[in-house]
Order: sequence, then structure tokens, then C-alpha cells
Amino acid sequence: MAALDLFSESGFAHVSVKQIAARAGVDPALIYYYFAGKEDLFAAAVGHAVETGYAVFKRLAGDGDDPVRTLAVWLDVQEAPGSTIPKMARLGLDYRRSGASIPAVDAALKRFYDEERRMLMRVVRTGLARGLFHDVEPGPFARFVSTYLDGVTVRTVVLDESGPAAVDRFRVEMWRRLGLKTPPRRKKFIAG
Amino acid sequence: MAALDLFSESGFAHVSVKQIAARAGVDPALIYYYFAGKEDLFAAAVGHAVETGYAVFKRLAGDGDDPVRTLAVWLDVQEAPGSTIPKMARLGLDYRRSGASIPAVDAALKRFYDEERRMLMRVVRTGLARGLFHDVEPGPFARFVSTYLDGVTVRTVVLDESGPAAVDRFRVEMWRRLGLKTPPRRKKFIAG
Amino acid sequence: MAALDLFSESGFAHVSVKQIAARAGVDPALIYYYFAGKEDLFAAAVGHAVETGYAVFKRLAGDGDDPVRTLAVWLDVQEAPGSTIPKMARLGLDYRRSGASIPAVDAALKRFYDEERRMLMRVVRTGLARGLFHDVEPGPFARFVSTYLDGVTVRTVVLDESGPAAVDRFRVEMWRRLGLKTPPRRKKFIAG
Amino acid sequence: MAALDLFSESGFAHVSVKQIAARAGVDPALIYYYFAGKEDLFAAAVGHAVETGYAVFKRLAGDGDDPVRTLAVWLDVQEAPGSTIPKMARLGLDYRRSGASIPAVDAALKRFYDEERRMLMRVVRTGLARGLFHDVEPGPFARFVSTYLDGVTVRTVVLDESGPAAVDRFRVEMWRRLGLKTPPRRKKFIAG
DNA sequence: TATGAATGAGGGTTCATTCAT
DNA sequence: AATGAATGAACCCTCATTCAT
Repeated sequence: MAALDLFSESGFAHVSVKQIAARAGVDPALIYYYFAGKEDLFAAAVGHAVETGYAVFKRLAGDGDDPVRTLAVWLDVQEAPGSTIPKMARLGLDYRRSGASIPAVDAALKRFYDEERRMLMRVVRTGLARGLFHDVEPGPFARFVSTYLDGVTVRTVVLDESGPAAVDRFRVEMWRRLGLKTPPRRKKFIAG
Repeated sequence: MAALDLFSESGFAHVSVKQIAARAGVDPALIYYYFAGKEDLFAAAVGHAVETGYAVFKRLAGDGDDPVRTLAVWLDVQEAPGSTIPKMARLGLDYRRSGASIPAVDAALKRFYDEERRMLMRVVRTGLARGLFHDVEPGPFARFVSTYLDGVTVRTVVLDESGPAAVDRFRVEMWRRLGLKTPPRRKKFIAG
Repeated sequence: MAALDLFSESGFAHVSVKQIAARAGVDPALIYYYFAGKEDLFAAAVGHAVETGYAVFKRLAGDGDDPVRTLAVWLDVQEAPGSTIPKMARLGLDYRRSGASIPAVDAALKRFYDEERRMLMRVVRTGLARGLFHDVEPGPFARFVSTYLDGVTVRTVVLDESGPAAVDRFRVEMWRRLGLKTPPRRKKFIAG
Repeated sequence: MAALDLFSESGFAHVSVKQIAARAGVDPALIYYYFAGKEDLFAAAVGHAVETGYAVFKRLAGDGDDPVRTLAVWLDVQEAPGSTIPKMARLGLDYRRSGASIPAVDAALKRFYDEERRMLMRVVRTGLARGLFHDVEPGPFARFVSTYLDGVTVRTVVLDESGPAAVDRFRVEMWRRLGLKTPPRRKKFIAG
């Protein structure tokens, strides 16, 4: 559903059902045929984003034998234009404000962050096992990366800093943190 | 003004003028006696938060001879209950979504982040000059801290992670980054 | 649309959308389903009045072979109860005050007055060609009639003078002006 | 009071007490010290306009021995910039719409129109007595002039026709109606 | 499956008016 | 005589939602 685009662009409260319907090319009333209400639609959109995130995680899990590349791809995803994944934080931030808490959304957000941390920890453990990384604890590192990426998202939105530039700065930071040489910027990305 | 509380709690669009008036114990119409409109009120609230940030910056500048303590205090401010400073990110993030851009707010947010970075760079330079820090570049470090703190704010809101815990994790991270031993948690803080 | 009634009775600013909706027996919000806003509704009402005027003009144009009767009918229209045509002036007068100028309304009013003048001039020319009228210049006469009718409308409203009486006085005036004998009052009228 | 200016410029409902106070350079609350309310203020403003009209009538009555000049001056007054007299129609028209009828204003408006008609009739009678006018009945003529001038006011406002031009056209009309040669345009006027 | 019509609730804002000072 | 502060009512408008078709 294209509702996700609008939600992630403008947040929950700032988007009207009419706008979503217009972008989807249907009548607003039709949305109520498929969804119980705006909250349900929002939950579906967030759920879709989370599923997308899962898909990426799984693909990255297949790269398990190359932890450095896995991390690189994950960062690339952050800056992929139109990527819905880094927008999770925004969605959640905005949604959390509206006062009313939607259980389905709460669960989806928590699951997303959990899964992200799990993936990052797995990556670090693999790297350590192979002697690729030094001096890194999986748990703190995962939390560090995850939180920092949310900060990057905020900065991108609030200050209109170009996302890629912020991500690039972070890449250097992270690589050093892992005891690696800074790698060249990757071109490949996976759209969300 | 107590409007800041509500705005930072719930964002710009989620808060009605009526709610703000109710919390302030006055009639909604009275707000229009003091402010030109909701946007003006919002700008005033953001401006107030920025001024508060300035006051802290200046106090911290007085601690210039102890850069480690300055950083510690700055982190403490982040977790001070009711502190307006970490709310900047939320205010800005939500506001940026609403579509309508308020010049006064744009300027205030930019100024706040600029000033924060300047303070952090000054701290690092002082520490380097005295041989306290090692292997740190002021610019990247400032950006790193500033961005990460925004991420902490997001996590606090979205996942209801306790803010102090997140800040504590970050403190360890940062101290190590500066080549320091992790210090004990400080109790003192400066309320916003 | 019954909005025209209220607008012409009470002007633009004096009528609330809620009142119009109440008279129409619908919810105020429904009005915003059909019209973009109060101004749009007003423009539609004025436009409708103008179209009604056009219809009358055309019917009168069919009477082209009897200029005296055409004029008589035109005057009758002025006093027809509920007639929207003489309300044009009032609508315009009130609207012009509100400060905000609505292009669609501006155009409609101008068009109405232009069309009225054109019709009056045609009538006079026909009458002159057939030797029915004497000593009359089409242009000045048209302007004279048109302006005077606006004055009649004002008087009707301000002084509660009965419209018909004022129109009757004017009929005498006009007939003499055309070099004709004063005719008996006509009964037939065309409702607006 | 300068309130009259605003009222006659923009009507009763379109002018706020705050605006009037601002133009007068005082606090809105002070108005309620001198007047019982907005309606009272409006009544006072209309009353002032009527008094001004009286003053002009009396001055014109002094010219009783020159009826042609009296009429010329009366027309000049209509086009005098800032003259309050031709604004009577507008004031009354707008006010009459507001639904609530203010007795003091009703009386003032009626008195104004009565007095105007009386003056016009006196002029015509004098002219007839001296053999200056021909074929004119005082009553109908007075009503004719008075009504037409209201129409001129409407046209000026609605169509932005220049008031002077409309008055000039009417002057020709009226002079001819009186059996006179059209006189040159007079320069002198009496400010309201 | 799809939509046009309809509505109740609430939001931001203005304004005439009052009152303490 | 003059004003700053305060308010209740009303206004225009939006929006999520429902229902008949």
C-alpha cells in the first residue's frame, strides 16, 4: 500500500485518509472497506515496513560469512532513496506522540528494533570469531549502531542534512570502532 | 511557559491550543492575546528551549578548565527530568513534518545545533591541548555526540527505554572514544 | 441553492455557514463537500443570480419587437417577490466591503451590469428605429436606468419603502423620459 | 470621532472595535467608557453624519435665492473626497442587514432622508416660483434625485466606477430634467 | 467492489465585552 | 481617564467515519 509513503513522509497525524486515498487513486470510503480505521491502516503500513526490514535481515543473514559486507549493506539501506526502513524511527516517534497507543504498532516497532539488534550482534560475533574485529562487545555495539542510526534519521529530517553524508560519517566512525580500516563507500544498495 | 511541556511531550500538531490553555489554567482566547497564533506560540516555546540551552552552554563554558566535567554535565542535562534540551529533537522532528515551515523555528533549531557543536568542539580542543584526550578530532567528535544524543532521545520516546540508561551506555561509549577511563555516574545535573 | 436567499437578505459577512446549512436542512459540513469554502459558495450564489438574470435577458430579447413591453417586464422583475436580480447590487455592495475580493464574484457582477446595459441599449435603439421613442440616447439612458434601479434597491432596504411603490414611481419617470405616456401597471412578472 | 471613517469605509460588521480604537489611537476598552457598546458607537457615528448633513442643508438653505447653485453644491458634496454624506446609504444598507435594528440609527437614517427630500423640494419650489424650472413636480423630483444618488453610491462601490464621473452624468440628467441648460462642472465643494 | 453523500466532533481564531487597577 | 488582562460565544473549516447504493 502506498499509504506507507505518505505516513513515513509526514507522520501519522499529518496525513489525512483523504490524502492517502488520493495518492492511491481510490475513494476514501474504500479504505474503510479494507481497514477498520486509520489506526488499522497505520498499523498495516508499519507492519509492512517491518516485514520489509525482515526481508533485508534475512538476505543479510545469508551474507553471514562476510560480516563487514553485511554492515556495509545495512548502512547503504539507510540512505537508499525512498527506503522505508530508516523511517521506522520517524513513524514510531510521531505515532508515540499521538497519545493513543496501538498495540499492533507497539509490537511491530519493538520487534523491528529487537531484530535489528539481533542481526548486529550476530554480525559482530561472526567477525570476532574470525578475528576480523577487535575489542568489540556485541551487545553494546549493536545498541550503539542502532541508536546512532536513529539519530542520523532525526538529523536528516530536522536539519535537512543530506542523509548519505551523515551515514558516511557514521561509517567511518563504526569501522574504526570495529578496529578496521575505513573502507571505500559502497555503491550497491537495497531498496526498502 | 508551560506550552513547551505539552509541545515537547506530544509535538506540534498533536497539541491543541485548548489543551495548552487548560494546562496553563487560562482561557484559550487569552493565548491569542499574547501570541499571534499557534505557530507563534510554538516558535516562542522553541525559542525558550534554545535560550535555556544557551544558558547551559554558557555555564559549561565557565567550566572550560575541566573538559571532562563539562561533558559529564552535558550528558547529565540530557537525562534531567523535565529538561527542555533533549526535547529539541522531538520538537524539531515533529515540526518539520507539519509541512508549514516557520522561519523563526527553523532558525532557532539550526542555531541550537550549531551552538551545541561549537561547545563540544571547544571542549575537545581544550582536552587535547592539555593532553587529556587522545586520538580525537573535534569536528567529527562533536557531530558524533550531537547526533547520537538525538538517537537517544528517539529511543527513549519510541521504545520507552529509560533515558538515563541510554545516556549511561553512551557515556561509556564516549569516554572510551576519548581515550579515558569510564567515570562513575555523576549525580549532579542542571535542570532545563 | 437556498444560500442565495440568505446572502441576498443579509449579505456575505452577516450570514454564517451554519445558518445557511440550517435553512437548507443539512449539516454545515456538507456544504464543504460541495463548495471549497464560504467564498466559493458565495461566488456560486452570485453566479446563479447572474445566470438567472441572463435567462431573463434572453427572454426579453425575444420580445425585441416590443421594446416598451420589454422595459415593463424588466421593471416588473425588480419587484417580483423573491427575485434574485435586484439583489445583485446588494450582494455586490456588501461583498465589496469585506475587503477580500473574490475574482469570480468580481467578474460575475461586472458581467451582469454589462449585460443589463447592453439589453437596455438594444431596447432603446429598437424603439428609436421604430419611432416609438424620442429624444433618447441609448448609452446614457441605459446607465441612467441601471443606476437608478440600484438606488431603488437601496431605498427599499434602508427605509423599508415598499419596493413596488418605488419601482412604480420610477416607471413613470422612465416612460416620460422616453417620450411616452405613462402606461398602466402590469400584473405579469417573471420570478427570479 | 474617527469611527465614522471606518464604518463608512467598511460597514458595521466588517469593522472591529479594536480597529476603531487603533485608528483613534486609544485602547479598545476606553471606547466602552464612552459608549455603551458597539451599537451605541455606531449610532453615534451615524448621528454625527446626519448632523453633518444638517449643517450642509442649512448652509444650502441660506442659498435659497439661488436654487440652481444649491443643487450644484449638493451634487458636489456627493463627490467630495471623504464626504460622509453619500456614505449614509452604505452605512444604512450594511446596518440594515445585520438583523438587529438599532432605534437610534433607524430614526437618524429616516430623518436624514426626510430632510434631504425636504431640501430638494424647497429648491424646486423656489425655482418654479421664479420661473427658472419648468415641468417639474417637487415631490417626485426630490425622490428621484435622492434615490438616484443612492444608486450612484452603489455603483461607485460595486463597480469601482469613479464617483465624480457618475455624478457628472447625473448632473446632466438632472439639469435637463429641470428644463435647464447643462452647466459647467463646479469646482467648489463642501467637505462632510 | 466501489463511491457519493452525509455528519459529529473538534481545531484554530476573532471579537465584543468586562473588570481590576 | 485609561489600560492590560481575561473570557464566552461564535465562526470557518477539516477530518475520520458511516451508510445507502
